[in-house]
Amino acid sequence: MNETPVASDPQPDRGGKARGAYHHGHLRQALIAAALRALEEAPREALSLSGLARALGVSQPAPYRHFADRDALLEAATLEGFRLFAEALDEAADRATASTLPPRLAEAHLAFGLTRGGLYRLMFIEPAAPGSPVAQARAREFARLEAAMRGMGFGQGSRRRALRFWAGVQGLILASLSPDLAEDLLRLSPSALVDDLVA
Amino acid sequence: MNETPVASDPQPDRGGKARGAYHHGHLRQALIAAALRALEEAPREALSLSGLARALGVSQPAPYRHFADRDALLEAATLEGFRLFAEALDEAADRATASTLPPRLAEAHLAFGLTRGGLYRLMFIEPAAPGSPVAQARAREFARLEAAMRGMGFGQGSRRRALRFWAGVQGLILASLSPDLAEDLLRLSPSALVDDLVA
DNA sequence: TGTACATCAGTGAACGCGCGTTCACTGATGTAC
DNA sequence: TGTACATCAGTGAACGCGCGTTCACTGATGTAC
Repeated sequence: MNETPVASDPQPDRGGKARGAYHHGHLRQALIAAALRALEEAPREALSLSGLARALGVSQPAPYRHFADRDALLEAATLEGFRLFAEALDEAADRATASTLPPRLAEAHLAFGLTRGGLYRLMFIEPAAPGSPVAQARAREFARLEAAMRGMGFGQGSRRRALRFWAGVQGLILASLSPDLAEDLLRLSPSALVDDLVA
Repeated sequence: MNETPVASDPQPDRGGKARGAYHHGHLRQALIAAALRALEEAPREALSLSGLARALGVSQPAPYRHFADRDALLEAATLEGFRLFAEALDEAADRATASTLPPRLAEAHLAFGLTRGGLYRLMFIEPAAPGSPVAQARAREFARLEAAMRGMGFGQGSRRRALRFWAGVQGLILASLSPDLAEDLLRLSPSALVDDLVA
């Protein structure tokens, strides 16, 4: 009957809302989804509650039914980002052996960051309060990487190796936001980039 | 008699301006200097004309005597940043031979970026219009690095080597903006980091 | 050396804007009996 | 099955804020004669 209402955009754009036009129905998920969409390219903090509400055809104060304030929505979107990220990396890990794990992780990490620059920034670059859910998620992902390095046979050097990898990946992703370098980067084959990262 | 008025902050803060209290005297340089100072840590685009004017004890519209608009001031500050950057790298180059040039450049690059995160971002990460002075300055610095790599004996591979280095440095600098990673990064000896970058 | 005047570099007041947020409200939904 | 009512999820209007920017102004400076 109806299309599945799970995190897909609830309505193209113009022209009314999902249900009785008064109750949106699943505004909370729609807001998060819209935020993720906006963060795909949003060069900076151009993400406003008003803007999201407008995009969803809903009144300005509506989001406050679901989130205490702007930061709460941003945090929810960031955590959803980590969910997607973990999903992508788990999938990559399933297709790898212990020795090919780091390059597979690198590919998945790069692919995620390159297609969702704004979100990636929120997840890994913007300052996060120590102990906050975002900080914890970061630590978790770093631990995963370090474990992969250990599994590849670098014992003591694993942490340093992981940091270097981390820095390299973030550099590639962030550099890709400046258009001139991006061109050059993408002209290099992705596998060459990955080789460099895990070398 | 008076302290030298060149790009040092013209007055502590409170309590009046440099000259007759009406004419500031060298507001243009003072604005750029204040912007650079504000950008040392400013996590994001918290840099406002009003804020700078306030910090300098001058009225809000005063900056418009010297800059067409906010972006013009930002660009001026960014270009001043490139001047400082080039200065630091030139100095490092003077102390190096052809074969030790890349690590010396890496050290200087890292030191600059780690102490002036916000400015570095403006210089190298934020999108710049193609052909703009900022984009040109970026290209110039990249060319310098590539030349250094060529001088070290990587022929064809120089460009790729330079890109990898570039990504690594930017990653380290940007990762350092998230406090948890920064700790770990700085615990590693700087020379180890540099070794990794030019390995 | 002294005066007239153009020009420069500031000022205070005001504007419009978009934002985050609060308020009192109202329409829709779900539950108890 | 039908009604009364609590609760949920929206609305429109309004606020205060800081910002970028414009305007007509005025005090200070420098130059021509």
